[in-house]
Amino acid sequence: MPNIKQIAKAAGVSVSTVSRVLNQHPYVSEAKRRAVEDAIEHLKYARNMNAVHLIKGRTQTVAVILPHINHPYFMRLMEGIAGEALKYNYQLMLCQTAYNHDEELKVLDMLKNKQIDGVIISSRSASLDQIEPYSAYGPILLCEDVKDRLLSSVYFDHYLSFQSAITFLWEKGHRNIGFAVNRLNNSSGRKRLSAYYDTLKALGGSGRAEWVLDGCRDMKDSAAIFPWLHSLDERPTALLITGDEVAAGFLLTAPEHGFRVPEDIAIIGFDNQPISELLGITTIDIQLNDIGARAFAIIYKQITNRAEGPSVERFQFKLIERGTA
Amino acid sequence: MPNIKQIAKAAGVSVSTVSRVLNQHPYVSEAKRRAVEDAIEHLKYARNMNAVHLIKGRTQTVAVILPHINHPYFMRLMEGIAGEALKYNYQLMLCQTAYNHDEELKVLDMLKNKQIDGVIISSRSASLDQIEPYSAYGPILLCEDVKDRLLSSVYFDHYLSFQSAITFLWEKGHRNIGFAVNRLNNSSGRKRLSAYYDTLKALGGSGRAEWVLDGCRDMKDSAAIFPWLHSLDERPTALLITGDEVAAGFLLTAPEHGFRVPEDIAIIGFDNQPISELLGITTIDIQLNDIGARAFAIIYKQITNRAEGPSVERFQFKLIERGTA
DNA sequence: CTGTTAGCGCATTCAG
DNA sequence: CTGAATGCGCTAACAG
Repeated sequence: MPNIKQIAKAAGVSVSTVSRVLNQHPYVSEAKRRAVEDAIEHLKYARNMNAVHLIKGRTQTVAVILPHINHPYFMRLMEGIAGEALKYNYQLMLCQTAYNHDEELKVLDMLKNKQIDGVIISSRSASLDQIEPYSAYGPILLCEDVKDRLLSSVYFDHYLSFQSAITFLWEKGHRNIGFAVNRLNNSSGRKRLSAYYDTLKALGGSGRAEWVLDGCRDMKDSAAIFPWLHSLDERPTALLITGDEVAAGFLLTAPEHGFRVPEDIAIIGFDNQPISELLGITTIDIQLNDIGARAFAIIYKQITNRAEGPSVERFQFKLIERGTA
Repeated sequence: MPNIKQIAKAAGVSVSTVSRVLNQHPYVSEAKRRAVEDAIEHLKYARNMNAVHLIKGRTQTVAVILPHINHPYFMRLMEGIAGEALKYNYQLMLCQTAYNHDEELKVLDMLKNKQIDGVIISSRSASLDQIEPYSAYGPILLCEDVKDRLLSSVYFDHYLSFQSAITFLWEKGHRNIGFAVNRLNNSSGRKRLSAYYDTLKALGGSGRAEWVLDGCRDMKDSAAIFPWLHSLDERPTALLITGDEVAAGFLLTAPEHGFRVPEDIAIIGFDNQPISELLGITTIDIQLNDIGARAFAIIYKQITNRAEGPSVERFQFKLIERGTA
């Protein structure tokens, strides 16, 4: 593995000239440029990027924190991020944290340690107070509403989307409304819960703790909904189900559990994944790809322009009425 | 941002002592260790990992090349890889290449440039002859059968799995068998095609070019199958569909196109994704998570033990009979 | 147990 | 246009 010095010697020039051609600087005579390029070719030279990173203080890499890889929600987001990163020739570090608090902080430590230039947090378990100090080391962006912090944010409003879905059901005549959620104990989960109670109250109805089911993440988790429904004295007539996969699982297995959708129970999914279109599930469209793309674009801007402060962007959602509610 | 030198000064020791406590070396007096730790804490020192990477020639990072992020096949694989990487405290670079040849080579260049310690290629467009030379710079593993090369490999045999699925259908009485595939023009696609013709011939039947449909990647692509079927003079009575999502899409929309499954047309999916269980799709189980985990484990072994040569592992598959064939 | 020293490979002033 | 010299921050002999 030759280094820049040996190339310089082979080409009969100085290391700075080699560095100049490596970095496409102007002001290098055509003759020397040729000599250097030949030497590089013959000696099979490859630049050691770690030295470049050390000297530049940048790595052209952004880390993405996400709890689970194998979940359509996060993958659509990731795809949006990756598409944008490609434009700027940035690399992505994929950090699966399973909502493990320590793993999240490890990633932030990589920022501190200059291994990465920025961090995108799709969902988290650590507190904002723990995260915010790391912004001293590089830009951090969260996919949730973050107010008055040194953190950027691209999100759509879970509160409003829940409000809108509940209102929709209410207007359809439903009074007993419940919901099944991936995770209650995080930023979006808590927002959804308040929206649930607030909205129903405002409409003159009320939410009930026993009509809230936690822990529905993927298609298979939908199986848990049925025993839960059967265990209730009074059942909801409509269900919000965060995640179209869960909603799809519910819809597909409902008949064998004695439920007709929407006659016995109406459902609204979330994310407008392909399967919801296929099955005709009423859902809420959030532009996940776009959110991901903006997330990266913002982080990138902050990286390249250090004066740039954190910025916050909210995305719109849209209820798509199909057949299940 | 203090560096190791300033910590040394603040603690009243030499840089090597600081380095020793940083790297948990033995042979440091308790008193000095304390002093160093205090200085680190007070000055908020963080090690610059780029310097460490430069000097060690390693980055504790492996890149994964995959064509599409948002696809369950690759995500299950990725999840397996990530789970194993976590054990060894390795980071993963996610490189979405969309089967773009140049993007693939860019990742291999990162290996050459010492940005990463190894590469896992889940699927590719570049030729093995292009890839193999890069093995001089670090271990490379492909998720396909690679013979007699300086490349590692963890795979399951697409040829055999196709053979087995076709034989299964044949024994069920099917004589007109077709298949719909994600991508014909890559390693697995070509293997499947030969298996298709070979197996049917061996059984005394024959395959037909017009019974092969390319470009079915996700659930929505299943829509293309119906017009294709309708366009055929003589139709297959059974279909292999690589990818359970596509099979699911087909199954769910078949009624509205006038097909009953399996009466009018039998189908076999691939990958044993959750949705195939839910819908009762006959499928081929390949242990994607395990393949991913082994892929990383092998790469890791090669990284840490440079004497270790490339190794090849084949995984078993299993046909799971459910209701669609 | 500890400090001195010599690089790791490269980019970049600063003179020429 | 070009080269010499300096340093990015750290690790690892080596000598005590």
